[in-house]
Amino acid sequence: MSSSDTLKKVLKKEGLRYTHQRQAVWDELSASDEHRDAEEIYLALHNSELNVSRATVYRTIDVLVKNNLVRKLELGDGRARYEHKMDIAHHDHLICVQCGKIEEFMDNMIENRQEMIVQKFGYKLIRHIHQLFVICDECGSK
Amino acid sequence: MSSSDTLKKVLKKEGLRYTHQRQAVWDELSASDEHRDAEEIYLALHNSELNVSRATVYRTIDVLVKNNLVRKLELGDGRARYEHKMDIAHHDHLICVQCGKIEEFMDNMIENRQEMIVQKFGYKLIRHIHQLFVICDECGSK
DNA sequence: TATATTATGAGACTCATTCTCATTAATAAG
DNA sequence: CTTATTAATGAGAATGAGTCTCATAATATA
Repeated sequence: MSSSDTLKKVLKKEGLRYTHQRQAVWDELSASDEHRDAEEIYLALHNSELNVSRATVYRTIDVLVKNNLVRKLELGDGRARYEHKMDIAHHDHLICVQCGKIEEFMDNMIENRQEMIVQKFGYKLIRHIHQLFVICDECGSK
Repeated sequence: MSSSDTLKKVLKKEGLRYTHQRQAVWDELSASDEHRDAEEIYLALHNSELNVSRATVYRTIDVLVKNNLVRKLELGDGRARYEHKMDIAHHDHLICVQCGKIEEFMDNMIENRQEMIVQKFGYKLIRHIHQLFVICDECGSK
């Protein structure tokens, strides 16, 4: 399925129109595996020929996050980062507290324990945040 | 050790002065096991006889967090919550996405796996955030 | 193509948090 | 104990990510 088909399907489901701006935001997000903030997306589009406003960047990202095309990361520094979820398996993150580098990890045992813990409370797990703040090899060796 | 001794020790270590305002903020935080935001701390002090400014509340909390007397929780809603760590064992949190209730959990297997994951990367674990967003029993039964 | 409706952009606004700086309080020196 | 030195405080301004408003532009429908 092409990038525009994916987006069109989501917009249709939400009863929203297909626009150049929405496609541009989705293209920009799906083109990179970086963990970027809204301003970076805005500037990337701004520096190309397109002119998409900050408001539209935020509004579009909200739709994409809601529909599981994009994941929002809150690292506690006041700027949310975004990563696309096209063909990407679930994972959580390691973040270097010195250089900011972000790596990904996935551990089935942890995933299972989470479910067990929630069940023991009689609750229902909706989503989770699991972030390991580290000093990475490069920063540690300095 | 009394509440003021604990604080005095930390302030001394940091080369900071012992003041009424700093004691009041620490008293307020250490008196409750709730997960409160800075504004709640500010108002609690304001409603008693004391007059501690918002700036001082924030500044004092920073010192307490840095020195491990208080833990800062970022739940992704733009307001940090704080909990004191006096005689409190390590734990992580379950947060109900509907009513906002916060519960605590601790799982040694998860703690160990975290260390293993970080080691495999050759990194050093500094701290972690592990939050399970749930629908709690009360909200689920409605 | 005309009409109805939604989306966009520019900038105003919000709100938690941080900063500024004149004033006040705590410690050090005498 | 008093003064001098230095840090802490309070009031409110500033910041910055994100949201909202509303006139205009673009899309979908007839």
